[in-house]
Amino acid sequence: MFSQTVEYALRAVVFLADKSPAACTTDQIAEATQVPKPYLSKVLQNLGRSDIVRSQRGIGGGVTLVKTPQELTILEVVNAVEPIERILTCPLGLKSHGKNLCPLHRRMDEALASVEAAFGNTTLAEVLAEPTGSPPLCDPAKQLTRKQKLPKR
Amino acid sequence: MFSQTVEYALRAVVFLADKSPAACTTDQIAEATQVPKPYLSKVLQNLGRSDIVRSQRGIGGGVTLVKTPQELTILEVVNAVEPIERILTCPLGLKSHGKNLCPLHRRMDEALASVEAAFGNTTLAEVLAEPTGSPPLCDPAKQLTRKQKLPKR
DNA sequence: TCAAAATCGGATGCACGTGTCCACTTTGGC
DNA sequence: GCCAAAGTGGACACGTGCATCCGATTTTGA
Repeated sequence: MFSQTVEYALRAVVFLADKSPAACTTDQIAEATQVPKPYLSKVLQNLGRSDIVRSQRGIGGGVTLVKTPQELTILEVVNAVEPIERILTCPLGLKSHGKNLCPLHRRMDEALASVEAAFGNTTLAEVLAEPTGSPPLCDPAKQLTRKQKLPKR
Repeated sequence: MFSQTVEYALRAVVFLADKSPAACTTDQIAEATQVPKPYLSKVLQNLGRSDIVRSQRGIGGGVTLVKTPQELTILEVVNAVEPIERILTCPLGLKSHGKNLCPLHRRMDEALASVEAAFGNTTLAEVLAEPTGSPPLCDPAKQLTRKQKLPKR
């Protein structure tokens, strides 16, 4: 239902939000989130083009969130890598109803709307603050294995 | 979000439900639902293996629903061609929380659950009866262009 | 018994998601 | 100024979803 790319993008962003506002390297993110490094770099490039993250080359560089975890929703991340396309007109193409969807597609669009709502109402900060006792990414052991890098400016 | 195959399967099943309990040929369904005939036949074969439809070869044959539209839910059709996989264990693989999902995957699973609920609560009969004035498949012109076939037995 | 109607199954082609690799560029510190 | 660290971009490989085609098989009715 959700693509690997969406899964990877969300893991990376959650990790970045947890370290925010520090910058993290692709290597650090890949190791902590268990995403293949070369592919993760592609995903992060995508997130950069959508202005979700900003990346800095060179020594001491890395990736940071553009917004704060309080401002960034899961939906924004998902839409950056694989937009949720609501059903606005009947896929059958006939314009006999204008904006009226047939019952089938109305149901399908309602399902999409519920996903959109669930993701749109959740900020990264809320994900991190979830009172569940579980750390954000399921791997408490990895949380402290590396020294965190602080942002340069 | 939803694959073409799911879309095609649902169109076909809605059409069959509308004609139920009559049998329809792949040609009839393909024309009315605007699904490429060769591919539709593959989709219908899949639905047959999942016991959603039953097919009959030879003259006067075709495809019929196994259940009545009152008994068949959208979810059953979707799960037959592309199962909705709930997130039961953390995709990160570490078993440090047992059945506890991390906050991120809990949210994702909630989104999946809402889709499952929306589809599971809707029968084909309800789709057909939707008080919207719109015919089931958006193409009222095609509804009566062919003589319906009645089931043999 | 034969021909037509209809599905079944396999082979094929194409595009895209996923994943990898490498050469290049940028950047900071020595 | 040079070197190492880090992201960028392009090329490539592989599997799968989507789609098509064709021959084989089943079934009915004349």
